[in-house]
Amino acid sequence: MSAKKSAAGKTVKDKLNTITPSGKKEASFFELVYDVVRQIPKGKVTSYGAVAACLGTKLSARMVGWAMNGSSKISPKVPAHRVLNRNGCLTGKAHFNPPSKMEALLKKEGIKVKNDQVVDFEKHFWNPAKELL
DNA sequence: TTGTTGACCTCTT
DNA sequence: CAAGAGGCCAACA
Repeated sequence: MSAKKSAAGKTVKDKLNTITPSGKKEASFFELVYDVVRQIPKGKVTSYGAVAACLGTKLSARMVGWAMNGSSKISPKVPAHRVLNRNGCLTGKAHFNPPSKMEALLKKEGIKVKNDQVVDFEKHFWNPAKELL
């Protein structure tokens, strides 16, 4: 089954439609970020900018990271360890619990991490705008 | 309501 | 080549 379809039958794109300026915001920006990150295939990684661009706010990749700030509190849990910055650096690893968990998870998925940086980042890069849209 | 913050990105010096 | 500053958007106090 493709990850394009959500269990509820509502795709991320549909949710994006709800956040469009044309109508009212039914879904918060956070939920959108969580949905996108949650749909990241195993063994794949993406960048904050990519997710932000997918949501339409590429100029505000910070919001993506901000949303992840509560990734450990929200449910279901969000694989924030698959989200890295444009450099492929584990910028948010310091926010994990413990920080080394992020690197461990990535390695567990088959991704090589060296010096807090993902090896072959482009190779494991997963573009949400290309897969979800 | 206004102000500050924030796991970024990009340009300029 | 490396380091610094600015800017963007949205949520929280």
